[in-house]
Amino acid sequence: MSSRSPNQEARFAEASRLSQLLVAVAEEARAEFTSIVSGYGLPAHLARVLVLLAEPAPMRDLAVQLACDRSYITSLADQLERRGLLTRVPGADRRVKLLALTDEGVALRDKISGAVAERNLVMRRLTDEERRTLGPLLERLRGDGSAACDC
Amino acid sequence: MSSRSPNQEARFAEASRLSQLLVAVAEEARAEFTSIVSGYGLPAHLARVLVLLAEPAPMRDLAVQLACDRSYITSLADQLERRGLLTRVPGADRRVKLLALTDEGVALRDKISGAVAERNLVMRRLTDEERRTLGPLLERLRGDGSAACDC
DNA sequence: TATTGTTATACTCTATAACTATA
DNA sequence: TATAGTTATAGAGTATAACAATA
Repeated sequence: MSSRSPNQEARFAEASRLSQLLVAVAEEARAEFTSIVSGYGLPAHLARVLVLLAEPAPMRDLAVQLACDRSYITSLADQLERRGLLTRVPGADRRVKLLALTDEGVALRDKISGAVAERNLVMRRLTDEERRTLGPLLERLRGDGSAACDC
Repeated sequence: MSSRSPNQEARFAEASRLSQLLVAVAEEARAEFTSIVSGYGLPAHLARVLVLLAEPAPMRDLAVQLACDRSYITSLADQLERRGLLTRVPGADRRVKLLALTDEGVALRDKISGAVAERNLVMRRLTDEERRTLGPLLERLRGDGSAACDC
């Protein structure tokens, strides 16, 4: 029942349109990631972990980065371990286990990162200048929960 | 093993960064949508259908728009029907059923659209001018599969 | 007592296959 | 024969709760 001016209405409508566009674009980017990594025999959620594990990290930290339960990290680690892509190594605190990529894991991660970098939407559809314009806008849009992975 | 120039490397790295940013932002937008509609007692996937049903539409069309199987549309329609938000109405072709929002469904959809328009990221974090800059960039980024919904 | 990781279990979202009614 | 929707079932992804080991 809030009375808005016609001008306000138009701004809401435009913001809404942009919001939808943004999500559509991101959905395509995610689908693209899934398709790229499936070429390497990995489901997207495992590939995401691989990309995240630049350094060995406590399982607990992964759970925070992925905003999921610790028990799910156990499951992800099991799957990647079965594929020979990572190992659990004991931490200083003996309760803690670090997830560390094996040589094979590192090699696969590099291949995936490379493929994503070359084929991603931003690279394919924008000019250098457009990318320079887009960067700051996305930074303004991003809050804090910056989940840093390409998927 | 493809030899890239340092300049190419830098462009890939920047594109990759933008790609991650884009996905992170979209993830936040989606989380926001989920949180808004859960305030109205709806899970995000049902809200998405509600927003999509501006006009009564054959179930088949919904399946195309959501890029999912027809059987899943049956399940979504059942859930929304149980909540009194839509009804199935027979189409001209007697095999077809149209999904049409009830008055209650229309009212809820309007409330949700309004809340999303006012509270979405694009509205909150960008100036008018920034929005004008962002629009064309997103349009260039978008391919064809433009899934038109705010979630 | 609080925290890390594990196990067992269950739930949500979505797909596949077989089916019915209509075209 | 082909198409729209339904049913039954199954799978993937993820969470919750209770537990063991360590702090």
